[in-house]
Amino acid sequence: MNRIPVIEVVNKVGEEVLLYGWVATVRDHGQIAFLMIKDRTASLQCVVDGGLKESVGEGYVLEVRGVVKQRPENMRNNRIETGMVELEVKEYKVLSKSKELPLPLNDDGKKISEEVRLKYRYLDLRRDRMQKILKLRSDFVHELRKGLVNMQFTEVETPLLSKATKEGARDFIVPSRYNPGKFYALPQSPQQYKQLLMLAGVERYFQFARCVRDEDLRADRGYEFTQMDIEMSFVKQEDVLNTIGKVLIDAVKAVGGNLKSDQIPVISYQEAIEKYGADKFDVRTEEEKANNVIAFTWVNKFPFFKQVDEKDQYETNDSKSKWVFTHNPFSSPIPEHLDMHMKMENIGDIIADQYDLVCNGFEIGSGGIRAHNPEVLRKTYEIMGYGETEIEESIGHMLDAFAYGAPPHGGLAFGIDRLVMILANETSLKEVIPFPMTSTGKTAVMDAPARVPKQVLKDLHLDITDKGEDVVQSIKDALDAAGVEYRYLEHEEVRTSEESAKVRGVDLSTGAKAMVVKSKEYSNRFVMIVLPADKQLDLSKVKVNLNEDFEIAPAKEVEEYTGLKLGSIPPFGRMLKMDLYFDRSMFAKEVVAFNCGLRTASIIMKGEDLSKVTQPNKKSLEMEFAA
RNA sequence: GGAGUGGUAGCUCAAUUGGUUAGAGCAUCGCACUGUCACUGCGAAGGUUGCGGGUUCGAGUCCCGUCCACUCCGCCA
Repeated sequence: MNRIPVIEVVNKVGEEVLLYGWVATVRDHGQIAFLMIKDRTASLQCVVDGGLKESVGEGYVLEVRGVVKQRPENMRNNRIETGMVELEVKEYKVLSKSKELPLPLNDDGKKISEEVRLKYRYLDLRRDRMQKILKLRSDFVHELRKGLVNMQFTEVETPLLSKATKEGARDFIVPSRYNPGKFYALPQSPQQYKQLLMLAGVERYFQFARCVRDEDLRADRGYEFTQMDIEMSFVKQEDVLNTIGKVLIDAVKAVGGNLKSDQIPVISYQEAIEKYGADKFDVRTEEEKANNVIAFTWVNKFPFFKQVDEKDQYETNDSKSKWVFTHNPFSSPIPEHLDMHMKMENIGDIIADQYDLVCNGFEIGSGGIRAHNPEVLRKTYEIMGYGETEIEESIGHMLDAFAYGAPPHGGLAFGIDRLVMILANETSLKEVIPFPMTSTGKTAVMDAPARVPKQVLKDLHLDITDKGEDVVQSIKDALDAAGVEYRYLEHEEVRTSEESAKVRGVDLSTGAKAMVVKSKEYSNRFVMIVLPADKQLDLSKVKVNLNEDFEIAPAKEVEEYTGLKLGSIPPFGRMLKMDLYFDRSMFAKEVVAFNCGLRTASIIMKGEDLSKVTQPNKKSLEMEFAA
């Protein structure tokens, strides 16, 4: 017998069926039990007569075989799609058990803290609301793709590894293994590639492009985002707005969006500022807002340049003159202002052939007719005060390309995430992104960003200048290389052995206290002596063992010499360019624990492995230093 | 880089002016129950009140520091 999706049981009354799914609720009455089983399509009540033979809990995965029965009139459940039927279970099998779920999945989840939801995102996505959003997003993207393909657009992929740009947002950069000291950048947008595709004769291009910007996050803005990227040849502004407007409207309709209008009105930037005081705005009535009506507006006639605010460091970086572009340096001025542009006259009055798409108060898209004449593009950079060399460096490849028959072209890009957020009537972008990040850029479920082995850095010709971070990774590498078992632990900042023992949850006596002593004779001779954290160092024993006079090194000198903060120093003296001695009791300890370069990181390992990985002076095995 | 808000049981929350042994619902575990559907009833277990310090006879509560999260400003061509 083949498995059927749960929703199909409504057409199978009287038949025996095989179902797979997760247990949503269990109502166990002893001699009879009701299991709500749920798959991607629906939930269904399964009746187990005679009681549960194998125990079943919420979140368990079951295989269920049984006969679909019509429910008696008075026992129907109108709250679920399959409420008129139920399954009389012949046999069930637990395929997977589940621990107690760390968050409830039987509601919309909006009351649960985002921290918990993100940690268990794979469970959070199981809830009906999130499943619907995933489906909505998929359907919407499918409709857009269908619309564009019908209009004879070609989908083209552009590189993920590309060149960093000086203007605009901060790039995420990727080091090159083959080219020491050089970096790729992840795309902030495929802008330049799509223009090159117009040179290539594609004429109508689109792509659902993943883009990345290293700027601080907001509820409606993440590091990564997906934009629908479009470019067309032989078009004027109205051609782009009409073509893309229709595709967009059709797609929104197809997924059940409630549109204010089938036509997208166009207003100028000037009007928008006068009417709404901003270039993004919400044109809906209060009632329309309550009903989640979707209202698009095109905004055009933006000024091409604005005066650089001298106090704004970012703007002064982007421009060498007193002018900086407002939207996109690749735009063309509107035809009537081309003359002004080329003569560099009345720069503040030049209008760009540029347009934004606004929806329910969000700017969701932006585009323009481009400067396909290389002299026009060059002039844009001259207006911003770029010299010949700088122009060559920034856009030389574009100017070269445009010298070979560049068709007039233009396009736009709009943010799929934000649009889906609006369609789904959500207020946070995180709701429509399957695995979003926290506002400090930590990934859901997986613990990224993370350190990498030193060898990886070496291959990439990179050094970590933060000494503590560097030492942590060096120690982990050394332990891995030696095949030693250890536990790595990140915790709050600690300064003393007592605090360390507490956060590690181990006894103080397991702590390895790495003391740095300084020769009384040679002011730059430091030696590391490691002893149990609950013991005191006896300097007279140091003198006897090492046959030399030492004092406790001043904190400042230790921090200067090691580059590490007091309290973070690991018992790896050799790594820190010091002779290394252990109190012999350390090697006998079952477990030892120590901070490994940072006040926030510890390693717990076996005492017997210590000498193998730290390589102390051989005589350490017989020495005692504790008072 | 700056500002604000928050952090108490697995989850959501409560705890009066600083005052007894930090409570409740859901979830979990045990017992009972053949028609429930967010089953019900009885019982049990579950806490470093994010972490560190301070004030106090006494701190979940007040103060300082710190970590984490969220929101906003800066930034996002």
